[in-house]
Amino acid sequence: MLLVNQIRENLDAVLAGLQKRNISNPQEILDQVLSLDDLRKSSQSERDQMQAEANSISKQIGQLMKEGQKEEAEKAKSRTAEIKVRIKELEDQTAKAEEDLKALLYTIPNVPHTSVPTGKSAEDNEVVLQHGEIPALFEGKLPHWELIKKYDIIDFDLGVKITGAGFPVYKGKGARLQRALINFFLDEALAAGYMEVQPPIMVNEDSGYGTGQLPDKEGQMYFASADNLYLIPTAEVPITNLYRDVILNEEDLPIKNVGYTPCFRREAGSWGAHVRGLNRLHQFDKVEIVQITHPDKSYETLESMSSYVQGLLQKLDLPYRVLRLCGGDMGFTSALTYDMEVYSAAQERWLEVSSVSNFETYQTNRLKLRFRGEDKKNQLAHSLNGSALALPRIVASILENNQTPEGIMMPKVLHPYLGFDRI
RNA sequence: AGAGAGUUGGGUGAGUGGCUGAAACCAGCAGUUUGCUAAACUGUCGUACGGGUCAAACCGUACCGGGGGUUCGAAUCCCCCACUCUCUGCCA
Repeated sequence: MLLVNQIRENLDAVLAGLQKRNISNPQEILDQVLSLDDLRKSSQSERDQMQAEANSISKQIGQLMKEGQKEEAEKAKSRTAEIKVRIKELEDQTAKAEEDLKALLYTIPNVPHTSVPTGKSAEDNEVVLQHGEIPALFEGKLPHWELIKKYDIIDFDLGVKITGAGFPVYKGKGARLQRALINFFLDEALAAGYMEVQPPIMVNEDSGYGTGQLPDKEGQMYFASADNLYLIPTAEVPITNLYRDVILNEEDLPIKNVGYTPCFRREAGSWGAHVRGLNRLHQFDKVEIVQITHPDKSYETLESMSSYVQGLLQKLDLPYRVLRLCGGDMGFTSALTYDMEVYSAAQERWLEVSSVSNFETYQTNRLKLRFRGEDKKNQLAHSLNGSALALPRIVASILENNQTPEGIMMPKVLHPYLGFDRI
């Protein structure tokens, strides 16, 4: 969430940012934040003064008791009684102000970076670049949901039988392609200096709040009520939360982690015709990269993460484009997001396969993820993450783009991982 | 799942209701000594909020798993919850 001081000191910039988010009454919201914060400060300050007085009287009482001056002590006790009533009032007032402030801050999205285009929807995203040839396919090309049946490599019906819609079963070369991609992505990340982690794929409530899935996107996650645990929608949640409540040394930055996990998304109410096949699933595999950086380095890092992801797509020989998301399409917690989309030749559509974002201090504020600077002061680090990559749409695109009458040709970089060169 | 024990600062670990934000030791940081290394010695060494300052120093308050209670006063007493460990059971 945003820092109150950040709002206070950059009121105009924050206001402009929230307008870019198409929020209806930002001025009103920010005024409310500041007045709640003022109330919080003044009531706590008064409480502290009263408490200081009470503490000092208590000490005197102790002294008086020791000296056997019982009457004096009793007199002092009655004075603290009055103070305590007032303290209670002030504490309630402070707690209320804090609670209201927090609830309000939870509803405010991150302030977009100045380079974020204005706009309302995906239509308004800016195409930064496009790379690779869009393949001209032969007559009779098939969308991937036909291809997987033809070659019997991914089975949706079987998934329905054992679980439900959106939980496909990968079989034979389909399963091996999944495994090859995961290993390829992990190896590439290792070579780029990331440390591999295998986090739990269920997380507690604190973790959900830490990265911003809660309270905003409660319905997105599967929830195991018996144990109060959420299935992760992305490895971003457990990996970033590794550093919750941590004070790093400046020389430890940047932290670079990569992890492969299955991801689970309920996607309630967003099922439709354009999400056939692998385009949208309840369970899918993803390799995620996460970085924790010095605030001065985060945008440089964002660019390098974007280049890194593009490098993967180039190695897989998939045509792609890079979008800079507009204010209306960007995630709640992000300050700047690049989406990478691959072209899926039979569907004749661009499919999002990666989203690389800089959250600045939005997450680290909630996480209390700080580092000790050279001046020995603690300050919030910046957090970033990106998919590198999400598997299903990569698979869809590989299958569709590389289909030939002789079978589906696998990208060269995967051959050593696959043990075969075509399906 | 049953029984028991426990949760204190970066770590180990003291702590009798007021003198404890918290002993001691280790690690860390700064310095002294010193051919080098090692060792020794001295000092320093939590976080947050508020005030204060150009910035510090400094001052107030809170925090000893979380929440509530008793008390003039709680790390210390009481209640609830969470978690950890040990034994038993189950199990990849």
